Amino acid sequence: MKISTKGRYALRIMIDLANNINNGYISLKDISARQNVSIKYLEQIVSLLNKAGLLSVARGNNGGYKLNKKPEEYTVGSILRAAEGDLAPIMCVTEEGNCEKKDACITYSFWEGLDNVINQYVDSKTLKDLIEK
Amino acid sequence: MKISTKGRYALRIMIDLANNINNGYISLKDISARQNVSIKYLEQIVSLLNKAGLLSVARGNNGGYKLNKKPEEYTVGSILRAAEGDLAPIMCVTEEGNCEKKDACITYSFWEGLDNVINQYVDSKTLKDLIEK
DNA sequence: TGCAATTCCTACTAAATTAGTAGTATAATG
DNA sequence: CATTATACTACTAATTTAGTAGGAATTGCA
Repeated sequence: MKISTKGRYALRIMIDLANNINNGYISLKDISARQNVSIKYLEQIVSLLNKAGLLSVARGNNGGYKLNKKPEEYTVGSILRAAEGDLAPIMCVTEEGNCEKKDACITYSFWEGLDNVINQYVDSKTLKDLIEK
Repeated sequence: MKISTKGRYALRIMIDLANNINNGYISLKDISARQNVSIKYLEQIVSLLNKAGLLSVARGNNGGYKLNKKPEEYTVGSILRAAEGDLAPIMCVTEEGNCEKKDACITYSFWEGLDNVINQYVDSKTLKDLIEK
């Protein structure tokens, strides 16, 4: 039950942007150098964050990305869910996988409870909490 | 970040055994019929539960498995960890993966906290809680 | 004794997922 | 109009998942 590199790198990207919040648009080239992840892979992950509306983008020369909100306004959960799709520990508690037998299922509420504690925890922490460490 | 079939089936096996706690040793053939999972796959999963000391076994004719404790003495966490290895959301918070850079790592305590809430939740529920539903 | 039912153990495999790489198109700047 | 970026899509190698398969060891019972 592991978070993938997409989620972990997404968090590092957001931390990197938060640490450079006063430096305008930050290119993936810079992030790649600092975080030791290829530009090409970062592109894919940033694309997920961008589609989730977490970033501002400038294309072309001197372009890059920056946060469009204050670090304290991003929950870690919103970042991880943007990168990972969802954080559900089991398919049947997700919207797509919504199991029609859930009322009869003896384990459903257990899994639902696990899903809740996971999401409550990740949503209780913000990007600001991380960069202040 | 999903629990695999091993963890899910392990839980169903334990529930099945709890529901048949007064019926002596239960064969995988019976569990297979009730749970719709092949005997061969059940063998592998039960083997993990057995090696973790969660079961009593009788080999040979009329053999099978039974719980060696009361349902309320099994936490769901102990069952899932036996089947899944661990429930850590990220390698670096496990014993094997123990990261030497964790003191310097800006995200370490976040992941550690997530690991804690997951394990605290699954250990707060017992097999009895599930079969009483 | 010997057969049937059962667990035990190991090897193998197909499908899915993860963790990337690669190429090309599009956009902005100076 | 060259350079430096992002945007998008396709591809691929490695790993993990979800099983199947075969045979050995153990036990109960006719």
